[in-house]
Amino acid sequence: MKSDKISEAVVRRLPVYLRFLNDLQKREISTVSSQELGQKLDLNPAQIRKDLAYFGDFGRKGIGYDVSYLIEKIRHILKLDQQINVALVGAGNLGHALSNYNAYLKDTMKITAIFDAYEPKVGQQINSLTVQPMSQLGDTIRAQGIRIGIITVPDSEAQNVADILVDSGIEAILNFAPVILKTPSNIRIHAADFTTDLQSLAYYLHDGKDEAEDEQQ
Amino acid sequence: MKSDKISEAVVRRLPVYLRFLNDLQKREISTVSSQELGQKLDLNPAQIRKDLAYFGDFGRKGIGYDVSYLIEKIRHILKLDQQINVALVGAGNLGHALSNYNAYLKDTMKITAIFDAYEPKVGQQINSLTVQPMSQLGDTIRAQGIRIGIITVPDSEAQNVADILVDSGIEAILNFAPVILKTPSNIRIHAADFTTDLQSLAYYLHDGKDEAEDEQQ
DNA sequence: TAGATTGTTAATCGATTAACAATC
DNA sequence: TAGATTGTTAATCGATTAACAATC
Repeated sequence: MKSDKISEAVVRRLPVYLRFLNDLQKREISTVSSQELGQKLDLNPAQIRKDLAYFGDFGRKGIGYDVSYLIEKIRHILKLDQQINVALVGAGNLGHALSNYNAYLKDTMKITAIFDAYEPKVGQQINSLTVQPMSQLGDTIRAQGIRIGIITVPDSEAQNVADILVDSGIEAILNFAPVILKTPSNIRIHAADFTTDLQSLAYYLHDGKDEAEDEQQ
Repeated sequence: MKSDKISEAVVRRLPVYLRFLNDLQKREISTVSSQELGQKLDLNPAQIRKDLAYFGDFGRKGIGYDVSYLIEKIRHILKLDQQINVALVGAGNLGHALSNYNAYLKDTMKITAIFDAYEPKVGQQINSLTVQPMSQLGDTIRAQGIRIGIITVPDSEAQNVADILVDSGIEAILNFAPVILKTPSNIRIHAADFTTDLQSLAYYLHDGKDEAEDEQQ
């Protein structure tokens, strides 16, 4: 296939494929079919083939997909074959936790700067990074070529921080604050809001006997 | 309208509505139209009206929606009008961060127990909760009527923890580990995987000049 | 009454799944 | 060759949006 505009649903599945392929590689499995992938990832095999076919002919009929080759291709599609620097704004507990994932993200993505507005936090060491004052944000982003920002500040500051990130030339934002950020349309925003997740989970709790039952299938 | 099976997309928007309505209430705004909601939340007004109409006739023609009334209704739909106890498994940095949200979740949802498999962690105090050993999990879940589990353990333990949670009678899981959990179909699972989020964000970074451009619109 | 806004039906759009020829 | 599995087209399914009568 190749080309066409790719839907967000497709893009969001690519990292899931990648994760599992990495796993297969670690286990020294060199080939995998869409069928096997589908089974392990709870997805329809046709969907997986279609997703991959948007980007090229990566498989071999009768055989399946070569694990190493597919990893390489997906990494390229996701731009994970180059280093992407990430800035973390908000050195609270959550920011702290996320900065630990540096090891996991490996070479490809990396939090390379941490900022906080709160005076006493500035200068603290978090996993070998020094917390910088907000006034440094623009300079550091430009100096380090940082392209993605993670927002872990309190709700009330999130929009303000987003504005500053955008002004500093950031291209995408991962927002942990439970607010809808307003930014120019060329800035990509993903909401990573754990309270929304939890609250929608509650909907699916089994009802007590006193409730109309909505959820048989 | 009322009834029909409600899609997950709808359910996931309800907490977003709720959050904004709470905001309006704080600002003492008593009425809101689907138009205003749509504008602030970046959603189509017709979609908002349709979402709400699945659950009842909450608005008034020519007027809009009464903020307090709609809050009450959505809280009921999401079962946030009763206390829901939550267990957190994994007292690492991320678990630590999440436990702070107790204040935010208020009365309705509450992390009431924290567990960790690592001996030295057991007994530690985290925000007035004592970290319990995994062996206590079943007993505590049953004793406290805990219905939702949050998994913040390392990848390799996540499935094991999920199994234990399911055995202990949990109904829903919020999973922060980047793995696909296998559970019975009556258990609701939401993936809250920050690495997947970040990696899919990278796709949307603007290409360098050396790349075929996929992303004009 | 005139203006605003809902609830709902119909139209559109997009995403998932089935099916199958091509081919390893 | 027979069996397996891709890439892709067509069919299905579902979600979003437009439009409008009802009505505050």
